[in-house]
Amino acid sequence: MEEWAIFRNTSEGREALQFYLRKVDRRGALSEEAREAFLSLDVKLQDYEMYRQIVSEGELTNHCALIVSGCASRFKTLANGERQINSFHFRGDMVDLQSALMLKSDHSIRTHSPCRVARIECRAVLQLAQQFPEWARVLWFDTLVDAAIFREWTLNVGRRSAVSRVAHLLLEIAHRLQDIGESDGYEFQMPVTQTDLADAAGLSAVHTNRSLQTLRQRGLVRSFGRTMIVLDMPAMCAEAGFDRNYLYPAGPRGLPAAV
Amino acid sequence: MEEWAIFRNTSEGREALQFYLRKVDRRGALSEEAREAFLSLDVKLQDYEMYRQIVSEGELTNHCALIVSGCASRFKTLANGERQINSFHFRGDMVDLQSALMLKSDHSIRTHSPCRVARIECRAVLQLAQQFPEWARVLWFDTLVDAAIFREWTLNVGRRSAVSRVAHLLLEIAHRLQDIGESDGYEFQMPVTQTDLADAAGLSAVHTNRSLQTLRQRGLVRSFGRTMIVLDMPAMCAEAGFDRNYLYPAGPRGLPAAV
DNA sequence: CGGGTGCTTGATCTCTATCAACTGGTGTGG
DNA sequence: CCACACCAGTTGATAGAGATCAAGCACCCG
Repeated sequence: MEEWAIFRNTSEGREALQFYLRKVDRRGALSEEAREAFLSLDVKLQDYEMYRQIVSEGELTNHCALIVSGCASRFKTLANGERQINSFHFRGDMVDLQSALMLKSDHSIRTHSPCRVARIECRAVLQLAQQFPEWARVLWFDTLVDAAIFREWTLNVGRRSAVSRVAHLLLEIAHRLQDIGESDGYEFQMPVTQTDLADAAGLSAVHTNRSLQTLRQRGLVRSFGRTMIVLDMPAMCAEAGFDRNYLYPAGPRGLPAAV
Repeated sequence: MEEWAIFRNTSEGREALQFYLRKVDRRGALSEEAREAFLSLDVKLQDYEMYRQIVSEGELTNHCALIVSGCASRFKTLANGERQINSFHFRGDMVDLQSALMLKSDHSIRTHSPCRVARIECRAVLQLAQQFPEWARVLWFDTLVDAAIFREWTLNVGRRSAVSRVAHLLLEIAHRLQDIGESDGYEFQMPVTQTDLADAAGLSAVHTNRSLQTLRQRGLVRSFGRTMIVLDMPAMCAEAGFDRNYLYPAGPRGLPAAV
């Protein structure tokens, strides 16, 4: 069993919630009242080792999970054990927001590093949405952003070549890490192994490795150990067909007169 | 230009909205007041011919689109014109719900048959969510169901064999058509061409055709013209790795005491 | 009747998977 | 401190899945 502790309105709990608040606040400012209501939610902080499942497919859920540190992924598996990763998640991501409304999870969530997770009761999230239409809008919008990412990933695995897929994933990771201040957009520490990258790209691990080599040989990236550096950003974006808009859609739309 | 007409609270407009109301009402009953508020929304009915774009990628949106009749798909395209379909939509689907909050569309929507579409102003949808927390929950949940379908599709194109992919798509279509009373779950009229099916499966049209032939030869399906019949449902589900739960997730969770 | 579209088939080629082995780093226990 | 196991990354050889190219057929519709 993992270690965990409950923080009721403590500074550590608030700090965890701040990561999410900061992210959604960038999309459109929340009222002071709404911010405070969110920050006073009760959270349960929980630490996971590397490669532990936070949520398992088919599981009944009571809590939403917010990543405080580390990297996690959402994935589904085939009967034969093959795995498809649907998204990567980092600090500030509400990785299991859907549990607020869905009784059962249709997919699993697993850590790719030691992770600290803040769990919030579904009921508390629902009450927040009930009390504050602006929170309802923010949470719904967050789900829409997730959906946009899933669509882009389907395009990635369905229609792009192996090299393009890998390039696309690298660029998404670069942006996501830049968002949380862990990259300048060019250089970053790979948060996952090549095997995991393969499960995200819908490729075999061997071919993912060779696709990475192609990117290196063509001078688009450089890497040593876990360090990855994008050397030629325009060429990478061209190769990947990458357009960052899907990560940062404009919105949420506000009500013109009312709010 | 397409023909269209505005219906303010008329019987024809209400009838169009009923299709969506019926669908979401099955997931959890709405209050009479909430139902009525929805049904009195202003809608603009619009008729499209086959293969017309309802929404184009990058477009600024003002309206949500609800399918009243026909079949449409959401898709994204690569620079070289290759297309990946993300989902199919039928009567009663709010195909462009995301426009309520997102200012721009990240993907396109296209008809696969003559379609009647009901357009609702974004502002009206947002007001509904603002006024009725139960509507906010219903719309958010609908988005979550969409997201679950996208995840399943990513798994489909990323990790399944060609035959399995095609089988999976056929089964999803069978279920969706059964939902709206246009199939008994076994026999249905194919709503899209094999070329479109290929774009949904992440395959070439030729290989999609051969995959269908494999399903026929193995006695899993029979088809003539547009008619498709699932002959061996257990074998089809096994081949596709199909589990209908992703289409019908349990929820939305209600508030225990409050509502 | 002609042209378009969707479905089908055959031949060939390319891309990606699979299998197997080897390297180097890391951690562990004797 | 060394032997060992383990894992991520890498390489080579081979097999197989699916793409591509090209052509023909059937059907519908003007």
